[in-house]
Amino acid sequence: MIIASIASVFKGEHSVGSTVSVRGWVRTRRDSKAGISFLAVYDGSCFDPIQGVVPNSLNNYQDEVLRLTAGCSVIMSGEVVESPGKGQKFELQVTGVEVVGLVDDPDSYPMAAKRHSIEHLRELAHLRPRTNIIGAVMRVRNCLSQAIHRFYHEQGFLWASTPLITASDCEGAGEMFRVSTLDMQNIPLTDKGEVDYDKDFFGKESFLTVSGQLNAETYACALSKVYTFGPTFRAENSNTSRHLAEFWMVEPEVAFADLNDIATLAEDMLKYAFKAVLAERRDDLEFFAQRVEKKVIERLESFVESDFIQVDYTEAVEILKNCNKKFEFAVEWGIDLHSEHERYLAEEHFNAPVVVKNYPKDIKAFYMRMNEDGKTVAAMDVLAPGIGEIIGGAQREERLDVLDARLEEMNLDKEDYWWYRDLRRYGTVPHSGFGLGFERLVSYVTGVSNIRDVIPFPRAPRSANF
RNA sequence: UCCCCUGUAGUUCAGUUGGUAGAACGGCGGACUGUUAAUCCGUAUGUCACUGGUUCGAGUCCAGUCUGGGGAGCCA
Repeated sequence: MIIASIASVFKGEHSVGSTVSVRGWVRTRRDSKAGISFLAVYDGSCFDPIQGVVPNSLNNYQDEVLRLTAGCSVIMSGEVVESPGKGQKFELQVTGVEVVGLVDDPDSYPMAAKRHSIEHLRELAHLRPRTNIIGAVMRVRNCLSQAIHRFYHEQGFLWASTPLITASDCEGAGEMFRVSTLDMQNIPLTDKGEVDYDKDFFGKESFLTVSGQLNAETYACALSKVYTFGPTFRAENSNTSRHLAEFWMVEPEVAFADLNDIATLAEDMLKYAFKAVLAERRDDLEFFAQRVEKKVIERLESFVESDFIQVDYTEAVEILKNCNKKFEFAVEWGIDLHSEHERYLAEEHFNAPVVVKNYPKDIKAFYMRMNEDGKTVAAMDVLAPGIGEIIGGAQREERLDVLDARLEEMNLDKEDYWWYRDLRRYGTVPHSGFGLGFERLVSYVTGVSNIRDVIPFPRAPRSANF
């Protein structure tokens, strides 16, 4: 017996007349008094379930088939036939149904109902992958991550796995989670009465990483083009639909590249990934268009066909000042753009993703390259409609004297950055990179607006269930 | 962390000026049917988030706590 994924049956990989087994879970059962039951079975390989036509002549029809409800697991075997009914090209003329697992109490099976709020599903994170929407999200998420890896591979990048545990708290991108094996009931102290981290696992204070960037820079400054794709952790008390305490980030870092080069790289990467989803996950996108956000497909299609809109920060400030729209926070050159400003730019003024470049130095990190004007740094943010900042990047300061001046200006200790400074001492090169919030990307592509619904088990303040 | 909103059946929700709790879907039983989240008939279903208060009487009013959501800040 050939074990077939449902996707392979719908793709026509099994000729009509051949016999296959599909293994999965029941979505619905419809009984016909013509002496057959229709079983819709899904296995996650594609959006649509396969329809099995089960004759009542099966010897377990009465005792088992008629007891099947949503969520029961089955192995359904039969002949692949062209479906006489509407709604599917192929179906299975079933010759055997093996019931693997029944649902104990169908009345209380949480996934049995047709409509569920996305918030309710979030509380059932172990069962929600059985729903259409979460299944579709996960297939799109997978498609995006595979496409991103493929894109970088084709472009000659190396995937660098930067560490998740870091002992340098100089990353500066946010609050960090402490990593420790010390007994919290009995913390060892030094003579001065401070925590004695020498007794801790690493012999020093250590944390979960908030970014792989600094590590990635070291590899870019040797292997030219690298990227990271992994989890990252922020202990900020952020309670929004676009923040997680644990999220995935894609961070390319490119030697001999300037800000414009990585703006182009970001554009190429996003277009590549979107094209992959449009080509490979049409079924899921159509579901999102129907049920979640009408415009998801046309949004991706127009994104792929149009050029990125690029504006300088200074120009963006002018647009905001002259748009006659009242903002809660007044716009003035030098301020960091607030959500409402980013939203206006991406959703109203341009109604497209937009790259804002060259921000005032005072609102950006120490490592961003100082521009010739002495006032701005070569930083960029990519703002997406409905999401806000999806990418943040910069050309890195490769001149040691300028970097040191910046460290000093920001009261950072040069010693803490000794290895980072070494890159500028030994064969320094201009280099640039950016960070893409992967869940924000999935959210943008699917139209599922809360980031907690596009990662299997979301971690957020006061929320680490499952 | 701040502001606003919310919590009622398995689920999605309604519930009037305070007076013994409702619908739809799902479940179960039946009818009908190559059905398509089928349709039709019948049927069961509740610690009204929790704690306290006001009242003859609270799902409803008040206070506190917790939960979920939206927005803000921080950011990806």
